[in-house]
Amino acid sequence: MDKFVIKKSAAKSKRGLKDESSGSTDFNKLDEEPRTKKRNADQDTFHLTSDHFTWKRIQAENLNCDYTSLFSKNEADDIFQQLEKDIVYFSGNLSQVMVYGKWHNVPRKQVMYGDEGLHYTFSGITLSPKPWIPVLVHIKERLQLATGHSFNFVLINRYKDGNDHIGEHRDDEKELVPQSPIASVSFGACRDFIFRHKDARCKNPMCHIQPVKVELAHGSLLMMNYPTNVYWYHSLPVRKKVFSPRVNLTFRNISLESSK
DNA sequence: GGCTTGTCAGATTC
DNA sequence: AGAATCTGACAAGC
Repeated sequence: MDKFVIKKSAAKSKRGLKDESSGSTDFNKLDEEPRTKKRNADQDTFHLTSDHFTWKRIQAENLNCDYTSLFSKNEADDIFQQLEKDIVYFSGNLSQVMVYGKWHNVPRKQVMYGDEGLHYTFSGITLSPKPWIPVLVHIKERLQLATGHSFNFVLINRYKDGNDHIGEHRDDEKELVPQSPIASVSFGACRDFIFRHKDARCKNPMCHIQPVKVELAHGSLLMMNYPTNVYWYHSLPVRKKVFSPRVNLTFRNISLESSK
């Protein structure tokens, strides 16, 4: 159970040195403030208020994100175990995607949960999300406490090790409520999360916009606020040195309009 | 029609 | 100098 934690800190210190010379902006270097308060997981939820959370703002040209530790290590450990036990991922047709005329198995596992009555389009078919289960409700409630936002839908991605990944994309589905924030909550292995500005793609000579790297730690929350997703792609690249799984939940708001 | 999402190949990094 | 990482090409379909 502690395996990924050890790997995480080892990888982090190594990367911290390497990043001194790399071109990308690494916001985690600014974020080595330890959580000093010793807290009991059971008492936590009771006495927590929104001002408990320490936020770090991540900003670049039209990129506007906020990062915080949403759960203590003990809480996150419990939640991760429950997610691994209770979440049932898509398989078969629903775990494939068509790209340039070819079918591929997606290099990760995914599934959607959400409010009853919602619909969304995925892989060309219209589906209803699975109904909420307790562990997801728990995360959702903590999110509401920390951010003041409520969400009606969550996309869950599971990366079994550093070979599982997701390519560059924007979360700009038509079904999303316009300008609503997306909350990305992570459990398990720490992975690099890379933002890249759309004008920094291809050999555009006027592209001096550096990619932005964030390490998404066990129990962390990354809020992606408008208009980040209009201008910035993001990806979770392969990391050969990661051998343990990561589960990521991106909470969103899907408009009922598109759900008729 | 502009944009996609995965893999692969070649370049680059360390 | 080999492995990991980065980056663009792909030219099909919505």
